[in-house]
Amino acid sequence: MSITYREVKADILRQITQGELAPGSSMPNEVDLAASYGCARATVNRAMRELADDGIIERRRKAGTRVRLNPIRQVRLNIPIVGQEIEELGAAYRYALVHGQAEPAPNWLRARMALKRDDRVLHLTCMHYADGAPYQHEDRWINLDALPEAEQHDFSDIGPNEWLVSTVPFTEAQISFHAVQADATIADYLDCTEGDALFQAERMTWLEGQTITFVQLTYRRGHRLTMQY
Amino acid sequence: MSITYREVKADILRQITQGELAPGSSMPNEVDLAASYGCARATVNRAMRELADDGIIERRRKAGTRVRLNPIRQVRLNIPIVGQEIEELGAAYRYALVHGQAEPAPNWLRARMALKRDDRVLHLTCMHYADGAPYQHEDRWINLDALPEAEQHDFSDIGPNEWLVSTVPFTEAQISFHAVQADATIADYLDCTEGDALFQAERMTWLEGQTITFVQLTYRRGHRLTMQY
DNA sequence: TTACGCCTTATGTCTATATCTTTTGAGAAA
DNA sequence: TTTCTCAAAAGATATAGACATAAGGCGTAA
Repeated sequence: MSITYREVKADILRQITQGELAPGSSMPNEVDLAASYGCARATVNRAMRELADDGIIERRRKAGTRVRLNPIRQVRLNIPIVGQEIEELGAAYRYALVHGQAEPAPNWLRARMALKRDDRVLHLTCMHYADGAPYQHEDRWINLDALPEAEQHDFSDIGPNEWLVSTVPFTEAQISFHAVQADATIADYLDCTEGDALFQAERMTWLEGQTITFVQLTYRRGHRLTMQY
Repeated sequence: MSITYREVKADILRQITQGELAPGSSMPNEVDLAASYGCARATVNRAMRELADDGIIERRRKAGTRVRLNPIRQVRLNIPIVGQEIEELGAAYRYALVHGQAEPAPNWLRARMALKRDDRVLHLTCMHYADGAPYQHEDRWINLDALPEAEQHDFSDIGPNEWLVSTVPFTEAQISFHAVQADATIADYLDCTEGDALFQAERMTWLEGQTITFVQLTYRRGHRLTMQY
């Protein structure tokens, strides 16, 4: 077999990391590289395309390909379902519905979810436990105008997140991470002290332009979101 | 021109999101799809490969391709240099070196960075300002065994991060995000109240197995890390 | 019944060639 | 000098055909 695109990619990457190809310098074109590797241009193309995708090199038609001055550092973050997250830690997962009620959307939420004047929402409060200890507190609002069937659904056994991903699997979302101080309620749920710094994720989800759900996920004290790159 | 791989990809994605292809169901093979789209197999292959990469479908040789039961939700997070991050906010960036000193590595750091018994580190404390207001506090340790030239370098004008990405551009790293309570020192630097919940990133960087640097980046009160997917 | 091994099949990848698209840079025009 | 236009260059993508590889499944042997 001839040389593979992986080998080409690895070789180019080696040249870059070992300094044979300096950051900012431009590279030979695909035709020449294909000739020097003794392979087809498509093979070189795939290698280069992936390197560009990885943020290592920059490609522009006619201008050619050059090694990025500052390689883009990027990580892929998998957004897990909390149950899977806990089970991957090797802990037993338990879910509890604390509170669930359909209600008119409060003003702050109406603005945030871009709801109409008299839209109703289903407000759910849930807890997720790892080996019996509080792991995550979930405060969720579901737009009943977009998902009226949510009102009939019983969330005592399966969490709203799991129900949502199976009901409306292909949505757009925005997620944001930040730090909050535990108030008395949260401190009680998460078994920590009022004022403790907690890691919180907020997620807003849309389907075809319509807001489906907004959720605040507050993690137990000391939680870390870790990634390799 | 014939149909593009983007069109094929878009069409398959449409079929999935609109429920024509149910989650968990298996799809026709590449040859059949190519025939039905009236294009080459390579075109279908690229569309399917990207969908698999996006976590929408699952592919296995011989077994074929099926729509994932639970599509993997993933985001790409670009790790920015703080200066760029601030300038992208449209604010003026200012950097200040607070403190810099070479010293023997303290025990906790030795363990964390996997340093040898008598390795020395350069401990740098810096501040990053956006439009004059504190934005980020940086507490950094550089392994002088791995990067002795750091000791001679003057960090009063350019931050250690910028120096590092230009000196050792291609490294491996682990990054983790969490929440911390501001202690008196940090509160003073970041102009907030002691006990405030702050968003903190920790990053450890390696080059060929050797630990290069460890950094704690503490953001001003209210900082959010936001992503779309 | 169970375990091993081969055959078939679907995806993975390479080749060679062709056309399309974007963008640069040169030359013409103002 | 500046602006506009256009051709060439390089990457982006399509095609047809071939072979490689992994793995499901069936048949055979223990």
